[in-house]
Amino acid sequence: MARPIALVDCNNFYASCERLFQPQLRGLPIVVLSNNDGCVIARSNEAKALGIVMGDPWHLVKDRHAGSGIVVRSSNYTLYGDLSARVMRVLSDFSPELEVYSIDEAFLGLGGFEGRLEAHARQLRATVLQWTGIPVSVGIAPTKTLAKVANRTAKKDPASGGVCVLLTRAAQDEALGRLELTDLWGVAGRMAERLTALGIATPLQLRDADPTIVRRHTSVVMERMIHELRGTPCLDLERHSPDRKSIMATRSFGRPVALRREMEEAVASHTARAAEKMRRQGLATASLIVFAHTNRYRPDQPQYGGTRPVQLTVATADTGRLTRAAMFGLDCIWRDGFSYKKAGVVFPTLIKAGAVQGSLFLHPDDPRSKTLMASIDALNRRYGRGTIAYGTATGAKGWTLRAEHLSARYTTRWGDLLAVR
DNA sequence: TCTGGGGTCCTAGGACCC
DNA sequence: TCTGGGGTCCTAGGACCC
Repeated sequence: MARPIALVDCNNFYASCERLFQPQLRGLPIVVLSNNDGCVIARSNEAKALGIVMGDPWHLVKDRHAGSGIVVRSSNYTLYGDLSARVMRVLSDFSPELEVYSIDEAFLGLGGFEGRLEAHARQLRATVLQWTGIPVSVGIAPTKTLAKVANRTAKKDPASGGVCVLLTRAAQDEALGRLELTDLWGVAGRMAERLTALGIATPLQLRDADPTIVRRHTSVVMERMIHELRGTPCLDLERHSPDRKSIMATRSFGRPVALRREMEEAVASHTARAAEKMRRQGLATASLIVFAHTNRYRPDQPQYGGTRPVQLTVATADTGRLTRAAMFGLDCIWRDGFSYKKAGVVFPTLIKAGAVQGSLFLHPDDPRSKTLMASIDALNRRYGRGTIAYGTATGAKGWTLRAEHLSARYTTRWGDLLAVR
């Protein structure tokens, strides 16, 4: 059996944070609003009981629930981020394997705790509450997807005391039997419709469906989901959060904008914010994208959406330098033009200085392959992971070596660029 | 009048390269 | 010797998550 995984989720996180420093809010319905106070993005249990839904426009909720004593807060992400970090620090005491999944959720690997999982989880829960004031729920299962199910059960079932363990098939059957497709992590309306059209209408039916057929009609994501529901892990814990692949700064205007000048100012200020975030994360980029669209809630009015990618030439030049420097570390010579790949034929020739990309084919049995792979590993250690990527091409008889250049969609570390200047 | 913001992954198709 | 076909990249769209 796979090692147990716990999903720890903070209950009504933003609302709990607001309540933390104002205990007089206990027992009252609280809602937290998005930027511009546009939408409801968090609710206390009391607010949920009033029927207020996630994403509800506040101006409608306000009218509908006038006089019901709802407490309203604008969101305060600095506060939430700080409290989140405290919760995660406490969690790290309960397992060496911690994946911070979102601001209010974390997966924990619990290998080695078999036999005392429930006690461990209850202690975790009590400790987080005592040290941070934030209530959490804990779901434990052999896979992430089932841990999500367990967590949901822990939240919904008052008798659980906030902890649910789903290690046996019987327990999993019972929990899954109470859910709908869209309760599963990774299934929303569209996918549920497609599955239903295939004759799969419940989580249990999905688990017991033929993965190959489901994949053919949907995608590899659902195939993985089936295995996860059966207790075979397809999604690993990611203990080190990888670099961001994109960074955004977007805002609704809250009212129609008609002046070009006003739009320009907004673009400039959003760009500056995105760049700040990027630098804070130690990243750089080769391109940026500006987009804008009209109010999609007014289909009666003419609609427009525009996107403009911008290539940054400075970063591109640095890319060339990075590639060149990396290439110089390889003991290879460029051979221009085209070569056939034939079984057993070795093309040990590669690289034109300054070229952004090239290919190399080596027969797997050729001892030079090993040397080459070792030198690539060394380069990647020196210049950063991903500087050069390689792998076995599908159906090919040799290795394919690809010099990683910065594609428009990816960012890279400043340090990598600086290292080769 | 007022309807969030920030992300990820997958697929398909076409252009392009050698 | 070798001009078909393996492979990559880009774009757009779709779907999902918190």
